Amino acid sequence: MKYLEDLNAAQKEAAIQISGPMMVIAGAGSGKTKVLTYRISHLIDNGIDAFNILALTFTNKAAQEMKSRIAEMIGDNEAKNIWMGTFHSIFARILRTEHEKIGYPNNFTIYDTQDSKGLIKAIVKEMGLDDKLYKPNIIYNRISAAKNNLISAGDYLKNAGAMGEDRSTGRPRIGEVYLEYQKRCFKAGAMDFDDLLFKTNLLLHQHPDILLKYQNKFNYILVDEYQDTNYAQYLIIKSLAARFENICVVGDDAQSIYSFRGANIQNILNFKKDYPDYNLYKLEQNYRSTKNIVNAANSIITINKDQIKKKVWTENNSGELIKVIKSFSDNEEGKVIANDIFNSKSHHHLKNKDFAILYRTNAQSRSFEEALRKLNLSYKIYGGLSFYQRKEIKDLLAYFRLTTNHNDEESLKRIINYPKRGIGKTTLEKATIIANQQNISIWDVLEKPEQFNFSVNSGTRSKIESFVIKIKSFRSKLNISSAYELAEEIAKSSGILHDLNTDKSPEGIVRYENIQELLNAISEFSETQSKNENTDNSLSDFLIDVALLTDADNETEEDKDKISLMTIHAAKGLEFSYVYIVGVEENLFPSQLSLNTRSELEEERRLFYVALTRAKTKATLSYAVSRYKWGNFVSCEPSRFIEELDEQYLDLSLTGAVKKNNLSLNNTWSNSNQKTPSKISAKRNLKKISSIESSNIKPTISHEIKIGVEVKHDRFGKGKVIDLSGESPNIKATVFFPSSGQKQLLLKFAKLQILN
DNA sequence: CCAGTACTTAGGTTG
DNA sequence: TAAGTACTGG
Repeated sequence: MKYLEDLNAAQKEAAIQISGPMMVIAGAGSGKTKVLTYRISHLIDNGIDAFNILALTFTNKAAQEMKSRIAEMIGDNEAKNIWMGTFHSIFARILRTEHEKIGYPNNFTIYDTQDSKGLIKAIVKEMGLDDKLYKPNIIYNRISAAKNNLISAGDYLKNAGAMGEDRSTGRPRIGEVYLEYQKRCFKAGAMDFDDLLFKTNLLLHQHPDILLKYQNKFNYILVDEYQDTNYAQYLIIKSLAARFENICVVGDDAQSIYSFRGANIQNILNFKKDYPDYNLYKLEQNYRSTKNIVNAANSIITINKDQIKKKVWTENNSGELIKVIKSFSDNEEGKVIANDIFNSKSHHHLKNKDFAILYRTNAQSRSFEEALRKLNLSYKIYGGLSFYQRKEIKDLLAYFRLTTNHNDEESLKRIINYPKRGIGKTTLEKATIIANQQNISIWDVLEKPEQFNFSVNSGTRSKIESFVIKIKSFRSKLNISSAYELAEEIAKSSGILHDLNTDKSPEGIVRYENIQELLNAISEFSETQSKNENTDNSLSDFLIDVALLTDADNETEEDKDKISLMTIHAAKGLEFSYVYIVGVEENLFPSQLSLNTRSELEEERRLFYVALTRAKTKATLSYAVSRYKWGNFVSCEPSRFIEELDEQYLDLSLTGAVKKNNLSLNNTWSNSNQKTPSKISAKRNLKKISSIESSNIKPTISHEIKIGVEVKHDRFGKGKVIDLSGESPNIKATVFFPSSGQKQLLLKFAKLQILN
């Protein structure tokens, strides 16, 4: 094949092996994606049906890029038949097809982290556990780790190790929470991210016929970023590949940075045990970076003990030394880096997109944003709070989700009283208790209150009824209307659009625009789907993968020439001409949390290696000697990683230090005209003196208030009573105030004055 | 039920 | 510091 001539000898060897197990250890920038794409094209050129190829990537974006490159080589029609995507999205697809086998509905909901933690929080409360000890975060991580190691809730309770750990941290009942959590997810027709892997394993192991079906389908399996797979993923791949053993894994142990998510570097080392007759290919020539960058990166990664031996080298120029910049504070760091970008840009006639600022934690982005904005440099922040996690988006999506899956508990809780419709906490709590007792969903209770002895006063009851009817009416249109038509109707008819439209603050306007943006995205989805005859176009089809999307998948044309700001984790697999690694300080990078064990510290070092090797032309390291942390100004020391780099590749002139080992001792910041940071303004403790103004308005006797009566409220002004519900003394009035809209008020509190 | 206020606590990376 | 939650008065 002609295109194979683009490859070097090692790349070519790997690309042309058609059958049998193989592993490619690919150093940073050595063209591993190229090998994967060429290999897939080569397979298809050699008569292998695209339908029989499964390619698993780490991000959706990587899958899309690879697909389009393959399409360029062998044509779109073939390329689109390959099953290519992230573990999560591919397995979600399989689980939706085989849903019956595991007792789930095919339109099951995927709970994101927020949903999961919300459910855990509710369970902890219901079980009467101390929420200071049983924090959702901690429990979520425990459950996640268990699932990634294929430990079910039942197994967990029997697992001496896990239970012992929980007992020693004072949380002996995590296992019970896990069990209840699984029950509730199942009842809600929901899976969390880890379930997508866990349940796939279950499916394949309990149903040999299904396993055989997918083994036969996926004759050829390719896995990218193999160093970041966890045990659950490993086992799925192994099972699927067991029949033909046409498996190709690609990875770099030096870039393994996801052990917190259960990634297991051992998977690479174990490959040869599982497939003794495998072929190993090493890609060691780097095409991306300058010699200085490659050599500096090599000099630091060799400090790690755990690694597969390889020597990454390059024929590229030496390039510039790695510049180290010292700043006085985090704010100054922002300014200095922004200025440096500004100067480099005009000097070398570069574009914004040639630059990236990489940091360890999302919280560091602020000072760079401010500084870049001042210089009018446009940037894009990746990660952080993604579009799909914003409150207003999650609210609307919750309506969509509840429409397709009435049992989705987290969605129900989110929207049952948003926009305000007078169904409060007490009502929901009652319904939850009944649902738990009778092992049904909250929706069931709301839908058939009399059947389940759910007694509420008539007012609340009619509100619940109209809510149920509304959701059902959405449901009835699910298969008639297009995704966009229904989405728009829901946005309007739920009252969300109206609610956001009344908020004219800047944030409120942004929220309104975000909703519009989501509707646009759905409209686009509707259009592309309807062009395609055999794909579906309903709202539930849109929802399928929404939970699995990230911001990187949302890139628009106008984002293409912006400076990238992101965490190093998010930068994995990317490259930029000019890379700034910022906040290179002890306790920040490496993170303080990683300093306890060698393996964690080594992972931080690999992270540093990943950061450095993103740079093509020039890398710059930056640290500040002081920065704000939780409102306190604390002093910082330069990271050990700077010390560990071979000095010959560094330019230390901007640190005021001649030698790197006195970086921190030198306390003059010559080119800094920064003032001492302003002291934290003393908190004003002016306590409001409560109003002693006596009211000369008599509290109204509640029976005088009737529907239709005009009333006056201290804060909301004039209004008209449009509904009354509840029994004395808890009578609740629905009042419409022209100035501030419809409100529900408890008569015993709201001192309504009757007018006329 | 609503809205404003006091208080607490966050440690980090993600599909 | 900042965000998110619990509390409280109307």
